[in-house]
Order: sequence, then C-alpha cells, then structure tokens
Amino acid sequence: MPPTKGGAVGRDDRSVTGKLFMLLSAFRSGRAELTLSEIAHRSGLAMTTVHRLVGELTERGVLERGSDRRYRVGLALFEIAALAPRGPGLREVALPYMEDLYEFTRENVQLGVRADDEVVFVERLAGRASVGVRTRIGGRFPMPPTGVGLVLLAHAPPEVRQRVLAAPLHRFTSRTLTDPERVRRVLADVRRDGFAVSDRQVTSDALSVAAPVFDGSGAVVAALSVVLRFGSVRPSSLAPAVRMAARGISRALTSAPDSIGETVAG
Amino acid sequence: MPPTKGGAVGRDDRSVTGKLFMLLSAFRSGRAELTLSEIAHRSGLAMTTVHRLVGELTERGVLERGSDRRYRVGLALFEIAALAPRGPGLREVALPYMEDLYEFTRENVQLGVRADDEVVFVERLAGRASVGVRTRIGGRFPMPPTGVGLVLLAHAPPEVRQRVLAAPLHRFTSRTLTDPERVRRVLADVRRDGFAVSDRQVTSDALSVAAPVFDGSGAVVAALSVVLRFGSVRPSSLAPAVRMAARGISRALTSAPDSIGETVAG
DNA sequence: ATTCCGTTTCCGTTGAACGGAAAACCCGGT
DNA sequence: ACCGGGTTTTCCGTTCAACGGAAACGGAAT
Repeated sequence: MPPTKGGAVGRDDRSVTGKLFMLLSAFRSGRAELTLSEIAHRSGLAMTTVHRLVGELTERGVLERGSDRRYRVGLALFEIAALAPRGPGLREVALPYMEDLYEFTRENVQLGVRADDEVVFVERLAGRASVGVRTRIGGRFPMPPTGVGLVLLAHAPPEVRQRVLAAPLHRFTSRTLTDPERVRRVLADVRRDGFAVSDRQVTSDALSVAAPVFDGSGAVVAALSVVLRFGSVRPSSLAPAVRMAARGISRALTSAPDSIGETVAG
Repeated sequence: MPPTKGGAVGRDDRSVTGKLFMLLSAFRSGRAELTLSEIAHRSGLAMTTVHRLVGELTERGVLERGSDRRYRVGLALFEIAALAPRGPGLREVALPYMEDLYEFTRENVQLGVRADDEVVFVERLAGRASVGVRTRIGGRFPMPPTGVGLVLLAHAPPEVRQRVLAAPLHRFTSRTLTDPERVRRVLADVRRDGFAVSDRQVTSDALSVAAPVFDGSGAVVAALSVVLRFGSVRPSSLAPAVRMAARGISRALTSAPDSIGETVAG
C-alpha cells in the first residue's frame, strides 16, 4: 500500500470505519453544532446512513444531542482522545514548563506536534492580555509560516520537507515567505541556532519564537513557542527562555513512561 | 428506550460502530500502548477483526503505531475531540479564570462535568508544588467523594441522584461518606451554600472546595474546584475565591457562541 | 532446530449495512 | 387553522462489506 497522501481524506467511503470518520469530520469545518441533515450534507453520506450511525454514536456518548436537538461532539470521544500520547499525554508533562514560560512572558505559549505535513496545536496558554492568535487547540496549520512549524519542519524527515516545499506556500501577510529556497535557508538556520523566529508571517502584528522538544532518543517530537505582539521585545532575547522551557519538557519526557516518539511511516 | 445504564458499555457488539468503540475503549484501562493481540483481548473481539479495523484506523490517524510497533491513540481522534463543547470547548473559555485561581492559590485547580453518573475531568492546572491527585484529564470518577462531583450531583436531575445514592458508595478513606442519607444532607447544604467541601474523602491528605458553573439558561453545566493539602488553610476561606472564578466562567459562557448545556436524555 | 507468541493473508459464508421511498414531524408563513 | 418547506424517522428488500476460522508468516527466546 502506498503511503497515505498527506492529510487528505481517503476516498474509501465503502467501509463503515471510513464513513464514521467522515461523519465525525463533518464537525471539523465551521460550527460545532450540526443538524442531522447538515452532517449528511457535509459528510457526503446518505441521510438514512447518517441517521443510523449518528443514532448509535449518540447512544454511546460519542455524539451528544443538545436541547436544540442539534448534534455535537460528545464526551466519550474526549475521554478516549485524552489517552493520546502525542496529544493530552504530551500536554500533561509539558504543562508545568509552559506555565513557567507563561508567567515569565505573559504571552501566548503554544505547544505543537507534526501531523502529516502540518502542525497540530496540542496546547495553548493565553492570558487575557495576550495578542490574539489564529490557532486553535486541536487545529491544523501549515508549517512554514509558524514558529513551531518551522522547528518541526526543520527536524522533519527529508521527504516531508520535500513535499511541503514543493507545494505552493500559502501567503498570509506581505511578509510570509513563499520562496522554497528562502524557507530552506531559514530551516538550516533553525537547525544551527536551536530556535526559530517567525516574524509577522501569519498576522501582521504578531511574531513567535519557538524551540524544539526532544524525546529520550533525541528525536524532535514537538515544538514550544511564545507568540508576542510585534515590537514589544526583541525576538531573540526571548530565545533562551523558550529553549530552556523546551529543554525542561524534553528532560521530563525522557523519564516519562509512554513514548511520544515519531510514528512509523505508513 | 430507557436511559443508558450509567457508563456501562452497551452489549451490542454486533454493529461495526460498537466494535470500533470497544476497540478504542481498550486503551482506557491501563497502558496507553497496546499490541494488536492485547487490543483483541481487552476488547473481546476476534483477532482478524481487530487486525482489519486497527489497520483502517491507523491509515486514518485515529491510531498510531510507534517504532516499537505498538499501537496508541492517534492525533486524528484528538483533533475531532477538540471540538467537543463540553470538553475542550468549555475548557477554552474557562482557562483564564482557572489560571487566576491557580495563581491565587498555587494549588490544583480542576474543572469537571457530569457524564452519566460520574464526573469527567475536563481540565486541571497543577503546579509542581501542588498536592498529588488521583484524577486524570478525561478520566472518570464517582461523584459523591469529590468536590466537583458533589456540586454536580447536587444540581443533577433527581433520577441521577436517585441512582447514584441507591448504588453502594465506594469507600476511599476512613472519612468517605457511605451513608446515602448523610450524602443527601450534604447535597442540600451544597445547594444552599453555593459551594461544596470534600474533606479527605478521596485521599487522606487532600481536600477540595468546589463551586458550580452555570450556562446562559441558569443550569449547572460544570464545577470548578481547588484541591489542597489538609491543614494548609481553612477550606471555607477559599470558597469565595472559587465561587468568584466559577462565576466568571459562567458569565463568559453566557456570551459564548456554542451551547454547553445539558444533553437531552435518551 | 524448535517452540512460542504475535501478526498477517486467504477465502467462503452471512447478516449488518445500505439507501430509496414514504410517512411523520416540526415550524414559520398566511 | 391550514398550508408548504424542510427535517427527521420508520420501513423493508437487496447486496456487499464484514466476519472469523484456518493456516502461513515472522522473529525472538530456548
């Protein structure tokens, strides 16, 4: 079997597993509460099929039905997902260090891992005073324009870097790097310096400083970043703090029971 | 159909949905990383069936396979679960207030909701100095002995209270209340006072102070608590702070877009 | 070399899943 | 109150995905 094409939903809608996945994925884009027919429409499944599956999922608490009779993702899914080593598992050991960093900087502190060719944000601490960010926990984002993404991409397997840089790079602001060669040079710097800076590449008022998190085997399994308003401080002055916090997480991971390490490629 | 029996897994293992649910639930008890045959054994499904389903789930990222070839819960599940209004959704709006409470007390701050007849913990902030707790994010716990549980139970529908108090109450410590009538009186106090105190009922060195979180319609949708070492402070002196933080969350919920409210029964 | 345990492939059988059709329901409009 | 659009739910005959026993495969330990 060829490796799954990065992030794309398989067109295999024949198996029930596939259908369930499509069904649940309907909640990804847009609103968190959907009617039955909205689910059917977004998932591309037949009404009766959705009706049946949704009924069963609701019985099990994977979906819940509110007083408005709309469906939403239920707690049962949350309970199972809480066991994901690269999700909540990672978050668990990282949180104290993220708090330290947060209290030191009073800015958004983010933790992300790589999934396919994108970043998935696993945790974010944000005070009321922090600059607004476009990211959401559990949400995906392209790697090149973000701080965590740059770190993850810099340490990703070559074929991932290849794919990402071969695809057109989405421009978010006038400063977003869209030339693969420029990005490649930035990635080399990231590897050399041990941290990454993304300067107003996602929004024109924010920039982030990120550092790699290693597991016991020395592989980069996550990245930690601070997002701050442009102009508030010199980015590189924050690098030591971010690196130190990331190092703390790495150390904690080394002694953690469950491996967080890289997934074996498809 | 009668309301789903509290927390029990449906005996309906005929549908694929049910099998998938059982399969994933195998990760609940014990280790986070399982071999194929462990999954088969714990889920009670046939090897070949598990093999097929696990293969498909892995392709989709719902499960991941580590370098040790063991399976673990993957990020795809985390991504979808992140959309649960009563899980991460609730957490999102609650976090700033929880942080305030944490900085004020420097102790474990917990947020929980009711699922069936138990508490599910949705978030926990714990500093390195905080007293150890038996709870885990995404984990379940009986309601009566915990602070958040008492609050949730006190404001739960009568039939839930009935069921919970009819069942034998698990004794954790010598101080755990096991007499339904005593608990009933405590619950009345909780409703009257607007907060609950659980004094060394789970572990003999910790106690917790909890307060209810309301949604826009005035229903109790969650509970917030602080867990502290016994003897460090007088419990009731913390009540105002906990109540205030809970009130802050309630206010924020009222203006939140997605309803967190109670699930429609059955 | 042999055993043991976990994993994977093969394949004939069968019932769960499917989805069209139609009924029931829910609301807002008139 | 009645109608009309949308949504939800039930019904049921067809079919193909799911199933699982059996057997082959892999690799680590003895």
